[in-house]
Amino acid sequence: MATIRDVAKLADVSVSTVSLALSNPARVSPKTLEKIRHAVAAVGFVADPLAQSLARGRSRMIGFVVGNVGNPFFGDIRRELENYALDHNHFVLVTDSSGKTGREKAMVEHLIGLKTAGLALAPSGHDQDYLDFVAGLNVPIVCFDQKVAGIERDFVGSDNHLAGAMLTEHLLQLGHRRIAFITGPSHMHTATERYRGFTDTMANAGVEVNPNFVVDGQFTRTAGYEAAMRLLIQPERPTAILGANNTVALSALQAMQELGFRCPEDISLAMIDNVQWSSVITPRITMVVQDTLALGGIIARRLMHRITNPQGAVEPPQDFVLTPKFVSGNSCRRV
Amino acid sequence: MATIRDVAKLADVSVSTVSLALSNPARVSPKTLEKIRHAVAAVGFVADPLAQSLARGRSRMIGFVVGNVGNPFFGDIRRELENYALDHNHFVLVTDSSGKTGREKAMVEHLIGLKTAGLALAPSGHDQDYLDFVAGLNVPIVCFDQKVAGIERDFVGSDNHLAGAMLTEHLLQLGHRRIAFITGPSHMHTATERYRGFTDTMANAGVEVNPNFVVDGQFTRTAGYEAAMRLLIQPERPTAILGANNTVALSALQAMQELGFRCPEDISLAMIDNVQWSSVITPRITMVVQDTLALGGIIARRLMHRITNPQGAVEPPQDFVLTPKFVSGNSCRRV
DNA sequence: CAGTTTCATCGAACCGGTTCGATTTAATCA
DNA sequence: TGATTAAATCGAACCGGTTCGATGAAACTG
Repeated sequence: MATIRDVAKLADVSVSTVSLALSNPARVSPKTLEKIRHAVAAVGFVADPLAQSLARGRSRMIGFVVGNVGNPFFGDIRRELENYALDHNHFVLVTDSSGKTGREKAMVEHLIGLKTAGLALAPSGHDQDYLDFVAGLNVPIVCFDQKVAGIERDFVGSDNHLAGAMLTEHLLQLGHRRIAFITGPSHMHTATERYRGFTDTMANAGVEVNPNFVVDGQFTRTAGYEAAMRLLIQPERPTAILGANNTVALSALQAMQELGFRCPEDISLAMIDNVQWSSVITPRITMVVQDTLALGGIIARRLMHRITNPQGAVEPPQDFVLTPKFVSGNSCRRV
Repeated sequence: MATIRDVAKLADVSVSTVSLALSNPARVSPKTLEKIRHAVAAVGFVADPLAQSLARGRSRMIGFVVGNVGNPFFGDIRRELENYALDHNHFVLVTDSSGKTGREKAMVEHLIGLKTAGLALAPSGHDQDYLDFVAGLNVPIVCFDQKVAGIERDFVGSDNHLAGAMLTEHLLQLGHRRIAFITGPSHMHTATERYRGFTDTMANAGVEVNPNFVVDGQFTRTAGYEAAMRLLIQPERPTAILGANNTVALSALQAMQELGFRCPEDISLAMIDNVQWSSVITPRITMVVQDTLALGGIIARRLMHRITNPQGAVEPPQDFVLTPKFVSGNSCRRV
């Protein structure tokens, strides 16, 4: 590996001049610049990113921290961020916390140790400890997906209240009254907002929500499955089930299939968030999806803005909330 | 951030002694060690990984390079590797090349620049240029998924010939003779092996393969969809379709649904590799799946072995080929 | 007890860049 | 043309660790 000193020797200039020429060519005379360029090419010099980061106290890497990279929602966002970052000469490191706050902390700390230029973070925690932790991080951070009260950072996400409301409204329009809702964890903003969207819309329509029709699916497969089972074994069953996310909704579909209920003939189903291969799942589920590409684009732009602009770091945090989109399927029937 | 010099000052010893104490406590006298430990705790010292890597010429990071982190196949492997690495005090950096060889190269080069201790690589290329590139990388590497002729590295994967053969045999047993096969890219070892498994089994059974029944799906959604369409519009249609991977098979299912063919009543379908939520896809597809957890475990162990063992680096490359598993669904009917 | 080992510790060089004040060179002005 | 200013280049310190030969003290040998 050729070092900057090899280049300096060959070009017959000082090391500092080479460094200057590489980072700010305009401040070097044309003929020295030429010499240096030749030398760089001759020895095949490539700057060592580690040494650079150590000296600068900052690297060209961006940390992407989510709970599940396998989720297509995060996948789309990651791709957008990656493309944008690459165009701006930055490099994305992906980490997966498996939704565990402890692991997320460790990973973030490691990324900080690597002197990452910035972080795109889907927060997994919510308690005071976590808030302090995030507040103490001294790098540009754009949070997304989960709006956490108390985190003073840029946030990019969707209008989850609206998402819940849209599907509820749709089911009401189709004549459903006995609508069940499978919720997510109560400490998650997306979960509570979606649920509020449901209850508010029901209240507006003057339809009472049967407390037995609200079950907790934790946004996980196992809890979602059990929650759905609890719904389905009731003597008075709901005519429609609304899943607060893709996982619990599909778990419910599985439960329905196993118990022999047909969808939508026996029970209608709707969900928030898309899933891979939704087009070959029978029935095609009616859903509200987030504009992942737009979200990813905003996250990328906002983060790079903060990173590259000297004054970007001190701009007050800002929220970007996008409107989700209704995608009609054939999992909801008129009653 | 406290540095090692702060610790040295407080403990009233030299910097080199602190460094020694931290990396090899046994070589330091008990009482100095105690002093140093106190000082470390007092100033809250944590070694800067960047500085460490620079000085050592090697980091504690492992690069994980695949074409699509969202693919559950890679996801499972990543998780296994991550768990194992974490237990051994290493950290996994995940990168996604989107299947583009150029991007993969850039990412690998970046990881090498970061002085990663090792690489788990799902190769995306196959030409001489690529072979030279991989051969030139001077770090422990374990390749997986795609066996590339000419890469002299450890390889971990499944018996793809067998995978193709198992499903073909299954369809033959059910009485199918007009079996179609949707292939993957001809330069991919997995694709050709699976196809060979198909043709060999057909030949053994004395059943001729209709050339019109072999179409190229490129392992992608669009090509897979088109390929399936080509199969389905033929006057003499196949009675069963075998998809060389999950993507082309599900694309075929979609095509069938759109053209009004029922599966398995009209056409049977089988595929290689699992997909998320396969249990709620109707019909449940009969498939052959790879043991991703085992694959991940082997990759992790092999890589860490090469990394941590001084002589591990020179051990000759080895192939680990696992037997895939048959998972029965209800997408294949007897004819 | 002198002579040789062993052990603990230290100092300095090093990894490969960046940065900034100082110095030399070139350009501008009176 | 000499004085002033701007531009180009350089040297040395620095980022925060590691490594290795040198040094001095303690332990062992005969």
